[in-house]
Amino acid sequence: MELVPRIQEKAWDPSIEKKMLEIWESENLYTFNVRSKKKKFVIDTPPPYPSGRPWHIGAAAQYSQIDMIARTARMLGYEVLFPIGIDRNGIPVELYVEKTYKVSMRSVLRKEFIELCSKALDELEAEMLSIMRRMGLSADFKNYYRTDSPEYRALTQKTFIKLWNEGLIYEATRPNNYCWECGTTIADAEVEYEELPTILAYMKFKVKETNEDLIIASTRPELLCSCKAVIVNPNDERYAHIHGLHAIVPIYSTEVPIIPHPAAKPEFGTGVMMVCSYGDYTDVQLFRELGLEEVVAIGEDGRMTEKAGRYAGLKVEEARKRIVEDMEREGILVKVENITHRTPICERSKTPIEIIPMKEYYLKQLYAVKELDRIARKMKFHPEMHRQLLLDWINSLKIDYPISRRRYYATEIPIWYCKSCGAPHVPPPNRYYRPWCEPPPFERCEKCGGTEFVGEERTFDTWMDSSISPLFITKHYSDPKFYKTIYPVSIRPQGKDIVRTWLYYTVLRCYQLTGKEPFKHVWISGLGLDEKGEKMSKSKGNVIDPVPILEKYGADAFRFWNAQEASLGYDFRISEARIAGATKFLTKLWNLSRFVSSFPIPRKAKLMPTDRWILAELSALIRESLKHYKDFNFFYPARLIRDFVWNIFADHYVEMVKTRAYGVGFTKSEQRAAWFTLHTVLKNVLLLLAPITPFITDALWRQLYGKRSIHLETFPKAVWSAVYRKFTEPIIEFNSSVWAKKKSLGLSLKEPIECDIPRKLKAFEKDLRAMHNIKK
RNA sequence: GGGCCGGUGGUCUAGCGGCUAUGACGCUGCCCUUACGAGGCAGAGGUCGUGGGUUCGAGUCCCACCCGGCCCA
Repeated sequence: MELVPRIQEKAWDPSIEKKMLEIWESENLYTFNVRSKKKKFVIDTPPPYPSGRPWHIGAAAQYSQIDMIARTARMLGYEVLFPIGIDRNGIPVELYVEKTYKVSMRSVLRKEFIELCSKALDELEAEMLSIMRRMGLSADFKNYYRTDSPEYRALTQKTFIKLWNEGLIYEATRPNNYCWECGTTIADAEVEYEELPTILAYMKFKVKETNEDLIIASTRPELLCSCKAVIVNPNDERYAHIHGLHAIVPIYSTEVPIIPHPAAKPEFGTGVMMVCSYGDYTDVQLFRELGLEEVVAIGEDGRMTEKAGRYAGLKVEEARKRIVEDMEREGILVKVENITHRTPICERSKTPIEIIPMKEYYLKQLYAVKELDRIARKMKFHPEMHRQLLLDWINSLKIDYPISRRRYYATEIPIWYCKSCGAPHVPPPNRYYRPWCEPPPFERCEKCGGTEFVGEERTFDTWMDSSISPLFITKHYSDPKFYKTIYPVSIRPQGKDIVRTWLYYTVLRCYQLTGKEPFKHVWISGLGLDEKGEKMSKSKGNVIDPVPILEKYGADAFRFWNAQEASLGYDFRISEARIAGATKFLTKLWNLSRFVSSFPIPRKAKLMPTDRWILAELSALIRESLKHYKDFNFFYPARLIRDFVWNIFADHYVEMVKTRAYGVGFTKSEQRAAWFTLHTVLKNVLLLLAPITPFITDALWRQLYGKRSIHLETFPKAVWSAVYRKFTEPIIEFNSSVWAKKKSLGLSLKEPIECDIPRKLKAFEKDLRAMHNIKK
């Protein structure tokens, strides 16, 4: 018999991947069948936001791992729904359009602006989808959804109307984070902090009762007009004698109490702090705690109000400069220091935010903290440690969730107001409403009978949309039967950076709407950092574009690199050199398969001890890998499989049976045993690797083991006895010692040598003699 | 200031109380051995962040501190 490898090529060629994609597409491999008898497995895939090129390579890596979840579930025997959505609501595209088309949101017609956004999103989205496809995502691309579709937005509005009718929505005036640049209030979750340079002004107050000077340092002198109290630390002996007295505010000559309070830090400035509405969150907290009456010093236009007296109408920065000058002239100012100050800024525009009282809609959430805590403990977290991120956030909530925004490209708040009495009217929940450009679906006001209405112009915070993705993909309102079969959703995969937003809001909203937890499993991945361990950002210039990486090395190399490098839940570093290194394993696997492909595939065989030994190791590999696959952890399987294939199977087993497989000096039966075992091991390795490297495994599978795709198979079972594992160490040790001995004698590896075979390896004698060419 | 994570050869990683501390990338030397030079074999290279403690025994457990990262106030 002539033994020729059936596999011709000598290396894995990533361009084969593109052909595989076409084959998969034509075979409709990954369609979800709700009527299947298998258990259902539903993935709440994160709808990515198309925020501009290049797509973050860390995000791409994350999606390839989510695909491993889908493939793992299929191979565990589930019917898998793996939807793909695109998040298209929100501020980033608005800023992108303003920059790209050099327009300002409020200077063009709302309709035109929205059209520009939609067009921009279409372009950005197309590229992202093509990358996802190229990575081999086994998702339902034919039915991908968009969060700005009338269908999706109607669902958002529907949930709002439901909650409105249940009394969970209210409008209130409250201190609010406000960003001038974006012209909107923003949620706490959208606030970032940055060390920015500013001034620290030391100002002379007077103590009314004793007439002594009281020096107070503040970064916000322009807020003097809204100062309602002065606090000192209760343990600060310097000021113990003035507790309970009163201070006279300079310039405005108002009288305010001096109160001992631990929020005053003795080491900051002079240790005395003025409390104004509102300089920062401490002010907000103190006003609430001390029951002070707020003064609106800064208006919604970003200018000082009439409360600021002579500074009314000035912008904040300008007012600060002028008041410092005035105080200097009037001898109130002691000194000015330049410091850096941890300043709250808008996550999107990076502008410092102001805290001002505004009227906004709120969704109640504080009442539900206990229940949310319970749900957070009920869902299974992968890894367990990240449950704490959600628990900490839930238990630190202090105010309800502000849901209204003054933006354009978002879901409209479905309310019309009666023109004569102002009463809000909410429409029935049956379609997508756009109150700013649509006639009201009402004849007359329920309250006063008025016939004219004004549409609400504000929109929702985008998390109002994103937080109901589990309800959208399970067709909560449109197909109750479908919904009932697959909700709660099996798994929510997402990054740890958005636990307090996406995960939290989803848990909150789905609890309010369904009374249940939205997920059985929550899978939290770490962040992709650059080679030095720093966050990638366009401003730092350390971003890596995934497209050329995929072109150069292929999706399987990228996926395998990611699986063996990123441990579940931990941040991981991304370097092209290491991705390139992953291709070596694919080459190894390819050539190993090429070797094995030389031999026929016997149905059964009479195994020799060497065969039993490698099958024992294979069993252990299967058992260990499946343990981690069931935890949706791909880090360990990738490493275990690589180690087995390279350092045990190829280096030792294959070398031990090579002569036997070629039939030199062995019986036909012994030869068949080698063939059988080589194929059995390879076949199982391919199955185990299929979720991680779907391309190369399917390519090899179709050439060697079946016309059908490997992705229609299930995981193998560990059916071989583990007894022979005890020989692993001695075998490796013996082989190494022979190699080393030949080396020291200057012999090539195939030259004959004389040496003893250890007694405990007697059973392997025939293979070992052939392998090392050991003379009798 | 708080929470979480990390700190192991040049770089990255395993390690979850027990023999001289994994493996990868890179480096050095040798080998063109018929699956693979995108290979094989061999080798050099480490005070396991610092200081205490628990223990017969500690990268491994405890405490404090230092450094880095992410998130939050």
